[in-house]
Amino acid sequence: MAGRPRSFDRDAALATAVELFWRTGYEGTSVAMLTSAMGVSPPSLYAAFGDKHHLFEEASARYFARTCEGLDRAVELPTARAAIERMLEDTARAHTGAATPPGCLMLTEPRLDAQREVLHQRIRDRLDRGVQDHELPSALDTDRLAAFLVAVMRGMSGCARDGGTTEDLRGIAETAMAAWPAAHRERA
Amino acid sequence: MAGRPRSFDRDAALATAVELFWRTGYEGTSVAMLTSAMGVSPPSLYAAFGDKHHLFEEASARYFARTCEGLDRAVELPTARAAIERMLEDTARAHTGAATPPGCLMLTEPRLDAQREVLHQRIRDRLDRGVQDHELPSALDTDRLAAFLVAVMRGMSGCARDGGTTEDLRGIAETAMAAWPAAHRERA
DNA sequence: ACCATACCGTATCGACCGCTACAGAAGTCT
DNA sequence: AGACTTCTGTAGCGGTCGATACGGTATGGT
Repeated sequence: MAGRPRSFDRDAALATAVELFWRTGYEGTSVAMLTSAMGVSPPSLYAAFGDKHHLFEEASARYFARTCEGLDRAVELPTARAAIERMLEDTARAHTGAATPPGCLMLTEPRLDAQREVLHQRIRDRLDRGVQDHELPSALDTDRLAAFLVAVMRGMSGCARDGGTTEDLRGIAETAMAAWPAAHRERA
Repeated sequence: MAGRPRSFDRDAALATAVELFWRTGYEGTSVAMLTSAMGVSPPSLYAAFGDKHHLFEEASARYFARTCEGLDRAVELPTARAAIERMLEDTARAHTGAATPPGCLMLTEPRLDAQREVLHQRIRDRLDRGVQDHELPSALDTDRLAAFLVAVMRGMSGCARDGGTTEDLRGIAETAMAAWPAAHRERA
């Protein structure tokens, strides 16, 4: 007992919403902008996604899932250092993509602090594994280093929003890596 | 030929506006919020400050001037390293003050990129002086290091907005200082 | 005293905000 | 076919946005 089928591609419309929220943020994106960009009338949008807040949650979750895919690939690298270097390089490129808005939705949107906390934990977990692998000194404060790295990524996002190039962001990333802890010594 | 005198303290009202823009940003602050917090009716506000955009410019300029005072004091320290350490410590405290909103207006507000550019230049200038003083290696890319430091400060501001404590921000600052270039060697 | 001037509060402007009532259209069911 | 369900576009809801018209009020100048 199905009714009239939806006349638009829900997934494509959601992708458009992601793009818009990414570019202008939650508060800065009106429902009129969304309906116009998605090619959907307001009632259709509300029927398909609920209210604006619910649409944003779905859009940001989609964005975050994509981010986590890259994160997973980086985490699998053999060393913590290589993993973090990969993350920073991914960040530099993702924040300055020609086809996407500058900066990062997750790192810019005030209300996405829960996602940022997950990012922090994922980084800290990889650092902890580096300690277990004797790649990093056991005395290392991994929580602190992870907080630093999140802060750097956030700074990179802001730099991109201010017009910074991929190379500008790489410069920040490479400078940050100079803060990497000294190699673990086998004998204390 | 003066008319009826202003019934409110313009400077105090401006300080209130700074506080409000600082806490909720330009877009997130309505004129109604401003008039209510400043204790001033809309026509009085418009007569004294022009439109909302003009008020924001005056408020952000005032905020920036205060920031620059601290910057001046830091820059005068004998070494570039001490100057930057002072800046980061000031940042950690200023972004987590109990009597002020968390984070930094200049580093958070998208449209204040010109102020951020000035901050970048001020930092680079101090680093250049460090190179001239043979405190820092002559091969150092001071522009790049300055961009890194601005990114770190921005990350600290974001961390503060997410509820980070002064100690959290200090951790980021101290970790960042580990990226400080190796001491200049007298003989290559 | 009286005018000119500049600020005061009230009440409101048109535009846009997020959101929805309504009626018609396009499907599946019996 | 006809009933039923769900999506469609139009048109508009109450509320808030930034900004102002207006008449009243407090000052200085003459």
